[in-house]
Amino acid sequence: MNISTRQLRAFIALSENRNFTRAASVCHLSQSAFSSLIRQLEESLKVRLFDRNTRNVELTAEGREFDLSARRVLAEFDAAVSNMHARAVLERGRVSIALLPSLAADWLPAVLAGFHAAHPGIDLAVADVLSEPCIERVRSGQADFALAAIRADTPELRAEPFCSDGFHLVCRKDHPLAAHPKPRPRDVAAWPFIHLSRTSSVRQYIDAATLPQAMPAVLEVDQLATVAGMVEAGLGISVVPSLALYQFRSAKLSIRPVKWAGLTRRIYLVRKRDQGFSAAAECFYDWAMARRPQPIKSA
Amino acid sequence: MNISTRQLRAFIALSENRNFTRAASVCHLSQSAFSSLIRQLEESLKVRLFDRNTRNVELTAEGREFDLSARRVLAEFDAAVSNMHARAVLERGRVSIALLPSLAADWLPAVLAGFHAAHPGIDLAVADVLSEPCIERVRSGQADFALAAIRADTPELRAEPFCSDGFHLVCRKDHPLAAHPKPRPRDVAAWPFIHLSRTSSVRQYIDAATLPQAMPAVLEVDQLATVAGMVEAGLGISVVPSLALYQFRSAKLSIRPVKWAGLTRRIYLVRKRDQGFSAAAECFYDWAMARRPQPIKSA
DNA sequence: CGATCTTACGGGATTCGTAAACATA
DNA sequence: TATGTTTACGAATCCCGTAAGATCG
Repeated sequence: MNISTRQLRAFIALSENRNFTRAASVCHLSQSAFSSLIRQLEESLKVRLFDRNTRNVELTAEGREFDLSARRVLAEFDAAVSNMHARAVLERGRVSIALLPSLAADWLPAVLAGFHAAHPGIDLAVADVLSEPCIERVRSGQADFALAAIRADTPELRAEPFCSDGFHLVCRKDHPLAAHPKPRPRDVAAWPFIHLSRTSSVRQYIDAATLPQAMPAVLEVDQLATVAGMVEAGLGISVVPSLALYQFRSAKLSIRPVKWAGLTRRIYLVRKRDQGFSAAAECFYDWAMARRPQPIKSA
Repeated sequence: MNISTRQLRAFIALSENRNFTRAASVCHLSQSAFSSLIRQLEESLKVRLFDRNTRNVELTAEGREFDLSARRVLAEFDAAVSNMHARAVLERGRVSIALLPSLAADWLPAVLAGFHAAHPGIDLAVADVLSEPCIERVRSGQADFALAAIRADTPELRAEPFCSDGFHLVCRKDHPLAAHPKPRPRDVAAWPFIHLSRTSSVRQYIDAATLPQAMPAVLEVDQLATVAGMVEAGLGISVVPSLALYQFRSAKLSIRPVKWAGLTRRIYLVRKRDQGFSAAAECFYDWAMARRPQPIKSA
């Protein structure tokens, strides 16, 4: 007792045509093959579906009942299949990524806009959170992959270098440091500093690079946009990732790269180790890799 | 691209077991046959449904999406199939019959009660109407078959003898006719007569059998039960079909058979000529034939 | 090295199409 | 007799199971 979808299609074709020969040609089958398809369906169901003589073919009561079910089943079935096909050809799908707020605010928008224009049917979900929650979202399956500052290589996760990010010193143009030819950590340490939260990767890089100096913290905030506002208001200076400079564009600010030892933030793409991407995720992965800020040699 | 229900079942088995070997045994297949079933499904859908390595099998994002659809489709499919099976084994179904009011009131109830007890899952629909509408219900497909007093043999319909029905004279016990040894039409014609409507088969038989006598009509009503009430009230007498005598049981009434020439009503079972019965209708047909009032020789 | 999925391949079942047989208006 | 369904049968295809191969932990 194995009923196939072709038998259902044959049944519906016959139900609509009420004629074996025509229905057979609709199904691209010889009339005899078609006939045995119907016969086998009736044997499987143990029910006569059509009253037929050489001149007339009509549904039985059971046939009419089955007609409703068969159409419903086939409609759902076809919907499911074409849904899959749509995903295969990227007409539909969903990509969920988690990435650092700095990337989300500066690099991502243009990349995402282009991707969405190229694949309007693909839904996109973005989580702009710090590295730890980024990784957690990948681990829990909420995100297809993450761009984070943690090289999360575990039995479960796999990381690959995505890009590296320098840092810039930002201060007001009327600040004494703006005129300094080449500020060193100790020069910067002389002034009030606007810090990010200790849990941010940026903060950790800066703390590490300026040791044994410690920047005098006037303020500790969570968002780079807030840092920008504070610096512009003259509350202090800061050192921020180059990828986030877009948020510091302002005529009042002086922005210069700093090349202190070790002060290069590496950003990794983190994904499940043994779980392939969906077609949509694969597509966005390729798109993002092709547009990453600046390639670095693979580790 | 031909996806079978077995592939859907295989998919769900693998989705639940996350292990080819176990899922294969659940499906009573060798592991290799099972593997190719899954591979072909993935090829048909052009989508990878499982992330698998030698140690682990997991659904992909597309796989999880398809899982929902596959379960829904299979559930509907199985429901449709078992619905048909239930009808085949008479656990379910529907029979619709049309029959004369006299049969519906007297003969049918016990027959129907027994049938319903034997096949509680089969729904029953009864139309107790005169012969013409009976036939019309069969023609229009509202009734599976009819028991009527018309031998409706047309290109569309087929009639077979079902039973024959005598007539009884009914009057009050204190009526002069009650003492008459053998009432003839002319004896009866001397008294007020309660008639049925001219469109009823009973009336037509009586009019034909009493020619050239005409019964003096005091009343013309539609229902035999009304005739019973009128006769019992002493408004007149009547001649009614023997099959409907149940409605005339009363200590006040005298009931005697009359054997006038031609006064035998033949009742036919009428069905579509080229349309088989549903399983349920076939079953009730057999049941009814086995319990018909009195068999007559087949024409 | 062991457990597990994939690939290769021969045999058997299924299904197809042609053509003849059959049924009905 | 003409039209249309069923049956018969050889051929192509599909599908299964055994067994060897590949892969990952």
